Amino acid sequence: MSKASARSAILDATKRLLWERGFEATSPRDVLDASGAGQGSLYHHFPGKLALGVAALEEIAAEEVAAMDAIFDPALPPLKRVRAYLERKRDPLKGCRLARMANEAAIEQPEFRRPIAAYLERIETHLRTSLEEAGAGGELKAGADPAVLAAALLAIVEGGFVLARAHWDGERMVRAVDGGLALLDGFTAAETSR
Amino acid sequence: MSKASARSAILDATKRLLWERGFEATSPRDVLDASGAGQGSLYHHFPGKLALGVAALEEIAAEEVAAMDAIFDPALPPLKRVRAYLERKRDPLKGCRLARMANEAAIEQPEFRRPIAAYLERIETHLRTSLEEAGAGGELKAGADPAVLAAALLAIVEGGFVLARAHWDGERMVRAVDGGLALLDGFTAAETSR
DNA sequence: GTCTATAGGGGGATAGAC
DNA sequence: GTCTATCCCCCTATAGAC
Repeated sequence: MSKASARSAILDATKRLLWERGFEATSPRDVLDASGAGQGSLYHHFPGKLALGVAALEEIAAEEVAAMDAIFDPALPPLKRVRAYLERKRDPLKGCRLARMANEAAIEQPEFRRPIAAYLERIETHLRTSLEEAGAGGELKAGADPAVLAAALLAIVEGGFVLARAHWDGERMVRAVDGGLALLDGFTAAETSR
Repeated sequence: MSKASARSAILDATKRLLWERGFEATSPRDVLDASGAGQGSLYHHFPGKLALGVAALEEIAAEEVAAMDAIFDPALPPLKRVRAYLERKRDPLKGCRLARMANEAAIEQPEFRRPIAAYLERIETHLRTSLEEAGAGGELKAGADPAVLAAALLAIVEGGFVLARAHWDGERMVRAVDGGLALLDGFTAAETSR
């Protein structure tokens, strides 16, 4: 790993600090201290703090999108995929690696929010298409709108992180997600999965 | 209003800036510039930035709790109260005045999160008791758990703010809340409100 | 209770040697 | 491509006159 070089050390440190502290609270100095790189290396590879943050977010998004693609395994029955997403193991107090940044001032910069939005969009699409597939298979009740249910389930998870952090109690997220599972059950036609 | 004095000018400016930018992004200097007060006034009335933020959050929480208490008017049928909460007019891109702070480092301080948690708890309690009342009146389907549904509905609203800001598109929140309304309909026994 | 002046430290960024 | 040294500005807080 000697040729991992300063660039990747800087990116790795940034990815870690973004999750722990967010963007504004992470200074270039913090990144350098955490990575062991020198002052000039950062500004050689990135034009500034914003670009560094964007590059780190893009790597984080790539990792998390891959994890989501694995969870929404097309080999599984569609409603099992949705349940797998809701029941995924999470650390509520750490917040969502990407959506955690939604309230930073930098979110107004399109390049900053692009990887975050892409990640959320991917989940919502997986949820919607899974629900559509379930509906086509007669597993959903009539009147269930996959697009609207997908948006609500995603909001429950992201809102669950917020509630957990606001109360500093991971159980708050668990309860919200349980509500999401109940929501799913409520729209599931009698027979199927579970 | 001449005796409104520096203290309330400082608090008002802080309340405004907390909503616009959050806590870390708001400096004591910003507050002084926005309020017209002098440097010393801030530190005469508050021991430091954290205490100022807490005092401002307590006022914001008091205002928002009052607004919630008005929405959950006991004179209304219980399910109408829940719908009124979900359908409340909001500015999705501005975020929740209180829960917006959930990802700031200061949230780890108990006094900082107390007003935020109290506000969220109040909403959740209103939702739960309204749903319990609806259940007692036979308006909810069997198996609907008011506590879990309340947590999910609150998470949908708070998560909706996050989705809207991440996409910089208020429609994202509208869709999530529509899912909340569908969730409610799904657990409503055939005849009732709407 | 309010003000102006100021301090010490860290923020983001640049210069330029190696 | 990497490093050390340095810059200017703003951050939070204190001093002390009025």
